[in-house]
Amino acid sequence: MVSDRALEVLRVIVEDFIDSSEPVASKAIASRPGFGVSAATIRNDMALLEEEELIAAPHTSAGRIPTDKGYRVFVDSLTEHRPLTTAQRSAVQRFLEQSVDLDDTLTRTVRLLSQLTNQVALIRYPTFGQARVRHVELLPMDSDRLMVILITDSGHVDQSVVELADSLDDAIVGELRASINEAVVGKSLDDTQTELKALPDTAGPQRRPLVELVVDGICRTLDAHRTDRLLVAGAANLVKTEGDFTDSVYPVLEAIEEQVTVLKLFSEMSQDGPDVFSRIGREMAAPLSETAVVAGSYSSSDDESGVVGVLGPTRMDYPANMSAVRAVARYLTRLLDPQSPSEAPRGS
Amino acid sequence: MVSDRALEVLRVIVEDFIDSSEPVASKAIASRPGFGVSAATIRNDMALLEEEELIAAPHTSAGRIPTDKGYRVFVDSLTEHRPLTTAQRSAVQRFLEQSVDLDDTLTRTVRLLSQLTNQVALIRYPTFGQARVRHVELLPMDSDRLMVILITDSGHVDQSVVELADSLDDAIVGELRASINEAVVGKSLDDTQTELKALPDTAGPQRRPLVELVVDGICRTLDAHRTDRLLVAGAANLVKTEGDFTDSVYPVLEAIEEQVTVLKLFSEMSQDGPDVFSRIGREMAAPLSETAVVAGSYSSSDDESGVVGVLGPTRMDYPANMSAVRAVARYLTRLLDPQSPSEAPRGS
DNA sequence: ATTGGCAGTCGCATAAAGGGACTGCCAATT
DNA sequence: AATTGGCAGTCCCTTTATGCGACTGCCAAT
Repeated sequence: MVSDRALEVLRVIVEDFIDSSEPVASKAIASRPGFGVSAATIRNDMALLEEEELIAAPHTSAGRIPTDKGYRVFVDSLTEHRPLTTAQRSAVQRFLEQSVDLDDTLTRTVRLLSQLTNQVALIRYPTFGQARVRHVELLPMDSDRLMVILITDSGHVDQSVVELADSLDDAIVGELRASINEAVVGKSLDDTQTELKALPDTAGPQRRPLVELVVDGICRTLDAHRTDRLLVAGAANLVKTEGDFTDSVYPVLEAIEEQVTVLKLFSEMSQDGPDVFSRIGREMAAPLSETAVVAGSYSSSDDESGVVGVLGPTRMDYPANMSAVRAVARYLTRLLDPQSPSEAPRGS
Repeated sequence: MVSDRALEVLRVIVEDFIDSSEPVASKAIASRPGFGVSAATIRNDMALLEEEELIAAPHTSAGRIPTDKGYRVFVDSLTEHRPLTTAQRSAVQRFLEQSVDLDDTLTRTVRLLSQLTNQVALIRYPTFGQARVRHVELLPMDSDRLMVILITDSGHVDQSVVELADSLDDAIVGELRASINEAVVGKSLDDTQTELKALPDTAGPQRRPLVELVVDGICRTLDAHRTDRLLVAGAANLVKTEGDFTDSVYPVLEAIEEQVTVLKLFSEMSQDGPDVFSRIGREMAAPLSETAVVAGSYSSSDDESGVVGVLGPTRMDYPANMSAVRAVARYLTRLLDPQSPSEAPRGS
């Protein structure tokens, strides 16, 4: 339906519009090297593209701008991966390698990505099903509340509070702590869940309700641990590109702060593909329908994966952002998951 | 120098400008009940106020708007504390009372304050000098890195990583863990610092470098614990009031994300007074010089105090925001510091 | 299929003009 | 000395008109 040259025209329109933010005229396209045709010919192609809803004209006598669909075709036709500059690479290294624990690494990463792309950067924490329990600490807060602290292999510390019916003394707590630790230390978080479920049965009959409460509390901690969290950096960048939003950026900022919309989006997107994936404009629901999101998965070990990405106006530099996201996701995977194939090549 | 009526005129100008964001005319003031004088008289007062640089005219034939100095006089002359509505009070209660630990409480609080005021809300974590150490955990990560986890009475968990020169085995770590815990459990964080400094001397000579490294690591953790952290909520609100910033909101958002500027400001401000304090416009340095900050101290126990406040355009509803900040700071203090006088009234 | 040419459309910048909203000042009043 | 009415003057903002410039769309020619 659309000729190769027409697609080439689309490409030029997208690229030009991205860096000028002004509608692109047929004349400007024709005068670019690589087109041996006149502006009139380009106009014919443009009429075609417009029929396919890949481009649109803001008003009768203006150049054309890409539609969301146009961006989509453009993005999907990208094949070559522009590698980062060496300066960027070394910045990534310097920035990330001195991090000490997971929180720190992710915080650094999200800042880095934001600086690299000049967009809002987002990271969803990895799920932790495979991490192992290092230690469980029980800490009485007052007579009827007990804090549960869970320390994992991966260097993560998590906590929640259990409300108890009865008050309890230190001896019982110590006993409980010992038996729980014995049961779960060294187990993966997934196994810990099942292991804990069995624990109340081994307790004496009058202890049972207490144990059940505490076990339930730990399970909640595990869930909280697993609960998706989102780190954000560079929210100010949204404001810088103000002109790209017909409404204000307010609802977008709000959605980012609310987290839930973005988390849902990330969950959906991570199904999209193994590498880097994107959503453009209307492909997303209400508050984000004027933005574009480029994201990629990273893994911290076998099947624990998080998502890292950027959000910006649909008029963003897709090739650059996709490269940055890809590079950062890979780097993060290598940093967090030493067993991954990319780090430990076997054979070949 | 300025008559009482002139001050009243200033008050009206500030109030009117706050809710209309338009320059206030002499006629509008004169027609308000409470002024038995004509517009011409008001104009005379306005000329006076202008001489004192409390108000200014955007252009020759326009009404007047308050200067930063004008806002300051207005704010300082506020005496009555507008209490929160009962609806607001119950919202505060409902919102905060179900929180489980410090992080949770502060996160809820900052969101609450943001919703209450429609401004950007900020909380600086309290300093923890008086909290007591509950437990110290040492966790080898790989051969030459050790994670230090510090659990305090106040329900806070903190961590940092020590890089070691030599590798070490589990037995040594266990030994170290035992001796450290023996030395510091139950001590306040301040005492812990001094206690730890003495620890290397008690160790055998060949252990000494190791102990010193670890102790140093714990001290760093303590410092990190003490390190000011900032929670932010409602950043989107800044964008909503866009019109109030001659430049864009970009530098302001950036400063908020950067944290350091705001933290410095909070440190300075907390010297200002015991109740609620404010900085308006040019009273602050570069990126914040078009904003106003209203803040108050809260304490989590005797001399551990944090800061909670809001940031917005200079054209903000000072009485309402000051009330909200005051109420939230008090509530927070009561919640975190049960020993504080407001909760346990003696005598009277 | 491609091209040059030309009429037609629309946005935008500029200018001119009118109206409206204030102030500043002055002379009169209390 | 403080207050007032009145009036001239200033400045902004909106409206209207005009012209220019940048494109497109289409048609007839190649």
